[in-house]
Amino acid sequence: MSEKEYTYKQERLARYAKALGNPARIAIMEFLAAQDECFFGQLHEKLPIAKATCSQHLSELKDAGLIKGEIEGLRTRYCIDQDNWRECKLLFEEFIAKCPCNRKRQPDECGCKCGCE
Amino acid sequence: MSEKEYTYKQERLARYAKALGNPARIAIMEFLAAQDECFFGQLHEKLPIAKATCSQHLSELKDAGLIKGEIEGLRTRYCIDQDNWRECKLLFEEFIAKCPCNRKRQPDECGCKCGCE
DNA sequence: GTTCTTGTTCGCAAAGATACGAACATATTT
DNA sequence: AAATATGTTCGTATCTTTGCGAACAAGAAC
Repeated sequence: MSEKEYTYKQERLARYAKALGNPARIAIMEFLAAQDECFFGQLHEKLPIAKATCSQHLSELKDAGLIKGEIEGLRTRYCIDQDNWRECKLLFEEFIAKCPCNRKRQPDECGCKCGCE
Repeated sequence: MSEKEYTYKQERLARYAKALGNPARIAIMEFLAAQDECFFGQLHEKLPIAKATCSQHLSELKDAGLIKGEIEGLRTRYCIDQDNWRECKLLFEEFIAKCPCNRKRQPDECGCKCGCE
C-alpha cells in the first residue's frame, strides 16, 4: 500500500470476498460444507433461484477457486476446494485479526463490546 | 434455507462480503484498523485511485455499515464502525467455522493440510 | 435409436459497480 | 471579500452482475 498499489493478499482477499458477496453463494458454500459431497440437483432444490442462475453462481465460486466441480455420469458433483478454502480462511482470519477490538485493550480505549480484551 | 429462502445471517454476511469485495476497500479497512483515526486525505494518498473514486468506495463501506464518517472542520474523519464490525467479524468466524477442515478429522477423511485436526 | 434426465450455455434485459474529471459546497486563511 | 484547501456530488462511460427462459449437449434408460 506504501507504493500506492494493492498487495497480493489484498487482491486475493477481495477476490474471495467478492465471490462470497451474494447470499446464494453463501448458502451454497454452507451447504457444501455441511454435506461434503453434493450434486447440482440437491443444491438447486434448496435455493430460491432458477437452474441457470444456480449454475452461474457455481461457476463464479469455481472461478474464484472456492469450489470444484466434476462431471460424474449424468450428474455433476461439487465440493469445496480445500486448498483454496484454506487460503481464503487464513486471509480472512488475518484480516479479522487486524480489527482494533482484537488488540490488548487499554482502559477506555475501545468502546466495543465484542468480548475482546 | 429449508424453505428456499436465505437466512438473515446469510444475507448479512453476503452484504459485508460484497462490501469487502474490492482491493481498495480492503486497503481502506486495513488502514483504518491500523490508524484508528484517519482523514480522507491520508487515506486517499495511499490509494492508487482518484479522489472521486476513493470517496465512492468510502460511501460503499459506509452504506454497508463497516465504517463511519464525520465532518470535522475542513476535513472528514473516518473510522471503523465497531458495532457492525463486530457483527461482521462474528458472522465470518461462524462461517469459517463451518469449513470441513475445522471438524474433528477422521483418518483419511479430509485431505487438507490446513493445520486443523 | 428414441426418449428422459441432468446440467450447462446462450441470449437477453435490468440493475449495479468502477473509474474519471469537472463542478460544486463548505470551512479556513489571507 | 477573495483565495485556498478539503471532500462530495454530478455526469459520463464502460463493464460486470444478476436473473430468467429457451435451447442445447451428453449420459442413462427404455
